[in-house]
Amino acid sequence: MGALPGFGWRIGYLVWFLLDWGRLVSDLTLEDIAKKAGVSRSTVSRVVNDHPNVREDVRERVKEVIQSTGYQPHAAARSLASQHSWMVGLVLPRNVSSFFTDPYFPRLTQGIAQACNQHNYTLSLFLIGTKEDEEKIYPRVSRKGLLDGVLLQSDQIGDQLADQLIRSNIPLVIIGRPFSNKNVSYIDVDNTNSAFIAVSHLIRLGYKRIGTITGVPTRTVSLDRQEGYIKALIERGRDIDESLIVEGDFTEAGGYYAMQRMLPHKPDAVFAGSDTMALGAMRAVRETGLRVPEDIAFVGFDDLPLATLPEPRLTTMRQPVYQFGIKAVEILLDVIENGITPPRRVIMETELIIRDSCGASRRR
Amino acid sequence: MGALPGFGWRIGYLVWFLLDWGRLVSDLTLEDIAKKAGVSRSTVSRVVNDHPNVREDVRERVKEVIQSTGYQPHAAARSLASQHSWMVGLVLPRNVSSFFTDPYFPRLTQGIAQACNQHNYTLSLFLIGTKEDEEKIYPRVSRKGLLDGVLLQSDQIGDQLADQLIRSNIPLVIIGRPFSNKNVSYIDVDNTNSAFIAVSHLIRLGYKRIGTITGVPTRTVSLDRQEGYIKALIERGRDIDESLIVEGDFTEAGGYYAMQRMLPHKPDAVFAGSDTMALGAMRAVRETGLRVPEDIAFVGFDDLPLATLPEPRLTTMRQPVYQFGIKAVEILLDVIENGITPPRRVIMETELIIRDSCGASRRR
DNA sequence: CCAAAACCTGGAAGCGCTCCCAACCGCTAT
DNA sequence: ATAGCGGTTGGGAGCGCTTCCAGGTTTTGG
Repeated sequence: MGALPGFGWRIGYLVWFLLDWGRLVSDLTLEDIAKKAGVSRSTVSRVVNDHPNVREDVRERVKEVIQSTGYQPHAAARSLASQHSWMVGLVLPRNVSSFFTDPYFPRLTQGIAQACNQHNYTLSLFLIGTKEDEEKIYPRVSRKGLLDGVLLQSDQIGDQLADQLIRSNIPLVIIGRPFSNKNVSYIDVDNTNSAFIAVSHLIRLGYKRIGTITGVPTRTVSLDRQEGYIKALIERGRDIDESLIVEGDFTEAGGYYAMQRMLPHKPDAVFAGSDTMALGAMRAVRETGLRVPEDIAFVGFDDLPLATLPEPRLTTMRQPVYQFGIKAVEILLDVIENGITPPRRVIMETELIIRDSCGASRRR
Repeated sequence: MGALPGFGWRIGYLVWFLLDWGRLVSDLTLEDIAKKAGVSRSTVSRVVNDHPNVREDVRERVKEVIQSTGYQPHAAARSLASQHSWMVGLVLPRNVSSFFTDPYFPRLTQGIAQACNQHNYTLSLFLIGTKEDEEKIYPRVSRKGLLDGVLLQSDQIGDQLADQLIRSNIPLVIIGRPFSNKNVSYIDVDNTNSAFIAVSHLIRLGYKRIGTITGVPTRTVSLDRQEGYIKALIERGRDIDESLIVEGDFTEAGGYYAMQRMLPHKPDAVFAGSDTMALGAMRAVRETGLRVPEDIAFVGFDDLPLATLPEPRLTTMRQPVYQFGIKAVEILLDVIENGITPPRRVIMETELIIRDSCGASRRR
């Protein structure tokens, strides 16, 4: 360039020309629209943002220009000037390896995405895959000027990210019951009580040796459901047989192996901490030649679509997962738009769906 | 305010003070860092962006200040100035109602998210839920200054969004084979050939009446796999029996009902267009008292984790779904960073995984 | 030892928008 | 006629960053 200043200048001019041409074709700015409509930048901005105090005919005229040019405000510029990005983040933790195994997360994500669409927010997805991701996640999520708020699936014990986000003061809603009962908004079902109901149902049907397959012990959801199981037994004066409490990991395979471990202890009914595990467990039962529910009855948790498919159809606690997502977004947006309020706790309703696997129809 | 100008002024002052205090605590700007480090804004910017041409001791000093203050550049400001957002969008279409039924999409999403993490891009997720979403999606995705590029799952026939995005000139990679063979980059497996191989495998095992359960006919993936099925039969001089070609919809239930329709026509083997459908179909077979693979053999497509679980374990075409996601991101970033190049087509390898459901071990 | 080249640094002009403020308009009420 | 009042409008100062450019400093080679 230095050697050919004239040439460099020409190149520069050409580039300018191309850029400018590009701008005219598709990258119009507020200023351009203003010029075309014969008003000022401010007025166009008011029209775009539906402010009152614009004369009706002016508003029409500007809207027409916007229509005909296909003008769209520049997202980054708007974010910078307004300090508001209209984006929320969804963070799903690492040990949700079940992300693609258990339909729970896709379903949740769908609800969240749906609500974001409705409210015209953009959803960013942060899936933590590796250990390194986990270390870099906080700066990424909390980066200034990126997100207006974050949804965090977190019922892990000792979740550092949750702590960091709480301290960072970014609007936050946690999905699931956080382990240390901090000053956060969260949304969950009453897992303990739901499990209580499920197990009580089995007791009422007359089963004597009721086992449970729990989730990973590092999540409150597992703990809570196990607690509900124990409470239900104790309330009816039953003893707790530790050999009937086995650990799964919320996967089909986990349920399968857990059941294999439980079988020698002769359960006559099982409360599984998730439908996916129930399915695995029933497979294990079937393989030994025993029948569900005649020999071993089952109650699951979630009410996934696939719970209704196999024979016998699964009796299960229905969680409104999709509504979960919707509601979580609504709470978050409320916090974003109306400022920090006392933390909300929303507990959503569950419902026992009685089908075949619990043997209810057979026993009465 | 007008009535109490003095008060208004004081409020203003207070607000200024609070804002400024907030800034000092957590919302530092480049300028602040520059001041603290005794250099100019430009120099700090260079350090942050790893530009060369900064003296080593200066770089160190600035980095220290950044470390100790926890400074983070403002995402929106950076995007505005650099015309680069470091965000990519993933758009999943509406008729992927199977999003939460078929683990394919979660798995794909995971791969994509993983790659985004690796390259320090932020992923935005656009799930199209309703008809209205579909209408509003294009402006949302193409909004200026929001995304650097988009990944679109699109093998739907007549996908308008694909057309619009192609015309918009935003860097784009399509996941799946687009129906009208446009000038786009896309990534897919060779569905036709893969199906050909799967069906040839059944033929080789000696089955005479081989049926197929197809996906929805509005997606190229269904068409391609069906075509492979037909080609394989024709190549071996078999007749095509239309009653053995039934339509599913990529869901378990769809496979189940499809199989019920096919059963009266006495197939002795079935190639299912997806593992999920194969599972449903095998359930239908089991219910009639027939056995897999003794009475009817099965080959699926996808190699989902759950394909290995039930007895008999499913013989299937393995697709590298996760790698799909990774690769798609890599192509997209290449387009983003190196400008428009001739469209890339990447066809990924599949692999026939022989297990029990095809009866291979039994027949030889 | 000096000129040229290479390297470093700060200033300033944006990126495209929001929003405050002052000015202006056409009325009504005095 | 004129002050006063909403409603409406344009100008301008940012938002926090990147990047070009010019000037200053150091290094290099003859």
